[in-house]
Amino acid sequence: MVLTFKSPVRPPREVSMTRVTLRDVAAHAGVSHQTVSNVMNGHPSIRPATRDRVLAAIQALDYHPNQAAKALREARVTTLCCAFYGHDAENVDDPYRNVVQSAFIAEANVHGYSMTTAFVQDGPESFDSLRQRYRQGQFGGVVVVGNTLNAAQWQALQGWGLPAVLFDHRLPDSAALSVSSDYTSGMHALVAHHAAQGRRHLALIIPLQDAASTAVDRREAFRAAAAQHGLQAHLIAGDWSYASGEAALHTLWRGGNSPDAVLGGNDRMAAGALRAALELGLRVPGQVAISGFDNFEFSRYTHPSLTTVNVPHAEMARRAVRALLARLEQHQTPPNVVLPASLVIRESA
Amino acid sequence: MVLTFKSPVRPPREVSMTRVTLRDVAAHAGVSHQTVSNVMNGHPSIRPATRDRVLAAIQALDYHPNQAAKALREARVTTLCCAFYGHDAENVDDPYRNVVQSAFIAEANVHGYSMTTAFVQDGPESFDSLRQRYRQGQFGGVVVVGNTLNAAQWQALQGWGLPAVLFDHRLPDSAALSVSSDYTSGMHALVAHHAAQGRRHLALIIPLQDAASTAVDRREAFRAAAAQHGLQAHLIAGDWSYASGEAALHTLWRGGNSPDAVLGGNDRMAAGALRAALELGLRVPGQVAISGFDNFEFSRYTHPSLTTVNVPHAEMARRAVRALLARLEQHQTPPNVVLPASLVIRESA
DNA sequence: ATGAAAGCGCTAACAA
DNA sequence: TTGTTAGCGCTTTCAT
Repeated sequence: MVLTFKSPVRPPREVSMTRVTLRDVAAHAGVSHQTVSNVMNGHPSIRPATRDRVLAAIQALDYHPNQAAKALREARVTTLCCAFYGHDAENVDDPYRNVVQSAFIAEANVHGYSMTTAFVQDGPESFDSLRQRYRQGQFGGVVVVGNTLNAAQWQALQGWGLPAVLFDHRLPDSAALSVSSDYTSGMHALVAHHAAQGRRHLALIIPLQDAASTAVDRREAFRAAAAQHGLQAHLIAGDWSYASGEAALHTLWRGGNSPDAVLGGNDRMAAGALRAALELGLRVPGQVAISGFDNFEFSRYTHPSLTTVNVPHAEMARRAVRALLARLEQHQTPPNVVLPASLVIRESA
Repeated sequence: MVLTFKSPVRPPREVSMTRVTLRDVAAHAGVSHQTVSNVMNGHPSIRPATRDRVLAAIQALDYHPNQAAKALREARVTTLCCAFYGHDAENVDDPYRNVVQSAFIAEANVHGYSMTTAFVQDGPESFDSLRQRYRQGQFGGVVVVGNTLNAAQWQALQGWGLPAVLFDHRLPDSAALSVSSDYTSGMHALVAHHAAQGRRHLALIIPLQDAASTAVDRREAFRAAAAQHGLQAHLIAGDWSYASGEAALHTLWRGGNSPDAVLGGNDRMAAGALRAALELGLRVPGQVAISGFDNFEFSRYTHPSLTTVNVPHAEMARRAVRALLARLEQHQTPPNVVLPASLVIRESA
């Protein structure tokens, strides 16, 4: 275990700010500081006259209660954390992270909390820095994003006493409080749509080894749904990137026996496959249908626009924050949340 | 990577965390609590033996200094704020906000600060809530995003004593410390490229009334550059949205005298225009060139991919944070930053 | 080199 | 109903 005794960066210097305190207000209103505190916190049993005098003083002095003092005294923080596990902070373009992070922040703000962000790299040292920040009182609970988190790591979080919610990921036996989306149903609806359009041979571009539930669910549902509809099903490797989608389509067409529908495991790979197909002169969806998965904004901008499966990322994020707050504020364990993932039919399939 | 997670030094217990304080460590090490404080802060003049004993106690008790107490005592705060002025918190898909916000957060974290986010609506009430949060000690400085901020509002921020940096926006006479990008040069390069490709009649889709420097710079540079190259130049209204780009192209082609190059004022409008052009059966770039502005990730995903102007949003964001920290920590006023915006030639123009 | 005292701004508990 | 006292955990100042 590595403890940081000295901050690696230079500590901020003092910022000059005229601080108006409870006592200043009290003096101005001719009451004790406790009375001011009571007024601030809406305590009962304050004479209206006193109350008015205090409020006037607060106005006059432009008083604002110091949050650090409050936090220290009440031993609680109004900050949450979203921890991106295994994500790269530098990869600023990733729409998944951006959408989800923005929604976390907005929802936390709605409830009067602020949201800080941590990027946790693969490795115990980085994982431990999350614990340090928690123990230092930098946040009171965490939403963990990162579908490679395993049961042992979840247990570690629990061991720290850190209230946590797992986002877009499930653990076996519902070991963790989680908010996820029903990729299985989404994939079934998508395959059914391809079948209804007369497609007979489907290929899914997706990481083949990835053990994350986001990948596993899609792979297994794809196979099951294809079997159910009596369709030929084919998996081909991709790594979630645009380029891997392009490459996969070229690979598919290099060998004979090309599919008549290509399913991108996410929108980016679908966009790559779409581009590759158009480059080959294929008519989409005439000769080959192409579909995505995620429904990020850009899936409307391709030509043809992408048929895809909507994953309600923002709503999931909001639910995750609410679940965390339920644990934190009401000390209750809310049920796991699974939101539907629904088919969005556009032009490409 | 398989990791073993050490169980916490103290066994898992109730969610209520008993805090280990300086005094606990002091007692364990048989010294006074200030000695522990001195060790923590790397003070000189500590006997190695004492120091080791203290470190051992810190390890043994898993001590982490309380940030709230530190902040209270030192009257400083290690949180910054990025304030999105006139942005909608609900609009979670906006790549501009997402990219910029992510970069702010990442850069702040690099320097040991956390970053909170505020959405400031148009109106004095919302603007004042920013001041409240500052006065409550929720953050020590702000990066203001929102190119409708005027000089009076900037002056208000200054009046509060709130250290601020203006992002992607300039005020007349360099009234504000700002970080922006050279849209003028970017637009000149783009127009020169269109001219070099033999285009003679250019149309720019852009808000016609918008007084923000982001819009004004692009409009004026477009006119100047087109004149310089002896090109026919034409402005047509758009509101930065995908749909408005589509509509603008249809409008252009409904009247006769269609341009041979359409410049989207941003990538989204360009994508909309591109789609509309393809719908009309136009060959791009054969019959009409289409270009964007921003170089967001999806501009690589269209077919043909978008020629555009790269705006270094993430780098701008990093610079803004660093400029703010220079003000905060070194009490110096760094110079305004203007980063280059460079042409990215792809397939569409 | 180390310890004691004071107090940052706030709230909880009790006293008046 | 209001005021007084006592800290929350930390750092600064000053004494030892």
